[in-house]
Amino acid sequence: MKKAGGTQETGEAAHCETCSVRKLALFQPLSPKEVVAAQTFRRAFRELKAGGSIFRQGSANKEIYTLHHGWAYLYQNLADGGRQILRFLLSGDFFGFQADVGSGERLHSARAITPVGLCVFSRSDLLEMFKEHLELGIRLTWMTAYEEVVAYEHIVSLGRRSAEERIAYLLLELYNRVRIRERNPQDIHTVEIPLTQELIADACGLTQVHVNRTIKSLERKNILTFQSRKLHVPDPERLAGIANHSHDFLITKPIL
Amino acid sequence: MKKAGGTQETGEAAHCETCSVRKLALFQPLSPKEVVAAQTFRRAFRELKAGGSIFRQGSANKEIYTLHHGWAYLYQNLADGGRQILRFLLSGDFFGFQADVGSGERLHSARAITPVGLCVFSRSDLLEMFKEHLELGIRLTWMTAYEEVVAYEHIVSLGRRSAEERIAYLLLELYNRVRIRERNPQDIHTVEIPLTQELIADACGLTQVHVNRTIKSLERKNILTFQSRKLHVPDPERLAGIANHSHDFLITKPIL
DNA sequence: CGCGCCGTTGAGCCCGTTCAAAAAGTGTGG
DNA sequence: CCACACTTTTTGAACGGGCTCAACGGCGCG
Repeated sequence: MKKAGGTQETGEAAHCETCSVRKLALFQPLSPKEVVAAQTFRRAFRELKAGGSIFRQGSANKEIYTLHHGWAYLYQNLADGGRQILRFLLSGDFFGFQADVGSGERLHSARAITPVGLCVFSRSDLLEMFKEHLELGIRLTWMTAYEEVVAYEHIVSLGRRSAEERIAYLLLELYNRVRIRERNPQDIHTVEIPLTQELIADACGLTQVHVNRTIKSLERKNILTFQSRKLHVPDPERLAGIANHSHDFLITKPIL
Repeated sequence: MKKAGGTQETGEAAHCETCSVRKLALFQPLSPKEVVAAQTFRRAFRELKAGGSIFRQGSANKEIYTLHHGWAYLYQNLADGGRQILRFLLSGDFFGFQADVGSGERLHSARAITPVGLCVFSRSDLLEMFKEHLELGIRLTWMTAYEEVVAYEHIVSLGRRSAEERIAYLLLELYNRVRIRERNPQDIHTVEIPLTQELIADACGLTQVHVNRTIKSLERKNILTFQSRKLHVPDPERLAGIANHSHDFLITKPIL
């Protein structure tokens, strides 16, 4: 029986010391000693096909992850069948660390958009990690607080921004997040974003149809083009101008 | 010159050991030794009048807080003058811990709804706190992760729930959060919620006018009444039934 | 070449907004 | 205790942003 989206466990993957995404991730400002420690806490390296499920709402809250490569997203399903995307995950992103809310179950699901590679850690190792490597614990806290700030930005978008503003904001955020991951970009103004209009809709709280109309409208105004997974932004400042933002966080200076 | 909403610093307030809200808060599962440690980290106890500003977007990100008594809220202003409430704060709630996003500035503001009392801690003490009292550090991490889960729930509301569902969800959440704070309630079905319809609107991403119409409609269906700051819910399960939720977190088993 | 997913476009509707005004609280000072 | 000011709630009427339903087109892939 073939598992949908296929999971593959391997022990093979670059060591943390030489990992190209490490400087983005949980283990960024660490000393060599702590990086080695991180390595020992890593329980597996797992690869999934595009569309594969990483974890599901209701499953046991036992693993935490760093996305080594590829794109994924965190989401939640509703009683009426709707879906809300909570966060897009890019290489180096840390995710799956959820407070224990009593049931020991996950409240959200995660799914791969492209093929992905995951560094898997065990939740039960956290206490030991805290005890033996304080810097790792502090870093974990910092990452979680950072995610909260990003979530608050998402709340602002959904609560108070128009469809055009939401989409402008999201695309600009993704544009910047992809850009800081590129070592030597050829074209500063173009980034690859492997999202369908439906995924954008589920993140922005809109319908796919209306996302299409809004993007088309932005294209007509020469603010951006988004075709065959390539986002082109001739003038990022102009895009920022229509995003109705109140500070520059995520828009001009994303950290992750 | 009188400061709007007046701030008052006092050293007077119950010691942490005897604090009635401690079991809700950052310091909940701690040993007596750690509670004493927490006490030593507390830099001030501050009281504000209703409507007073606790901190503002753009100010220095140097203090963190536990709300000792009263109601407050975290919010963000937008370029176009709009306002989005991110979180309502009740007694025992921990807030103001924000990741450093480079500028060292706060991205959000906080304001008192009723008169409030705040336990003030210094951000710069955190490192020492982590080092010397591991349990406090772990607890801080847990609280932050918990806040993230709550924020995700808010995202789901704003992105995918109708006005009626959002309001039902918010009122039910607040109903439960107030209830677990009451030691011996007289009337299980009635709680005091000092929010105006405008505050509810700014949290739910709606207009005050539409919040009014929606609440009136819920009252006509005998699902709840909300008059002169008293929320009455004859049948919480029935209210939950219209909230379009996908799990019971916050709706039937809030932790804070 | 055919199938399936994704993007595009149109027409009509509805939920929530906007603008406006009045009614009902709430607090304050005399 | 009343008068006055201000805040909050309530209600009406009209508008519009985004949704729904539906159909078609295009591109990738087997």
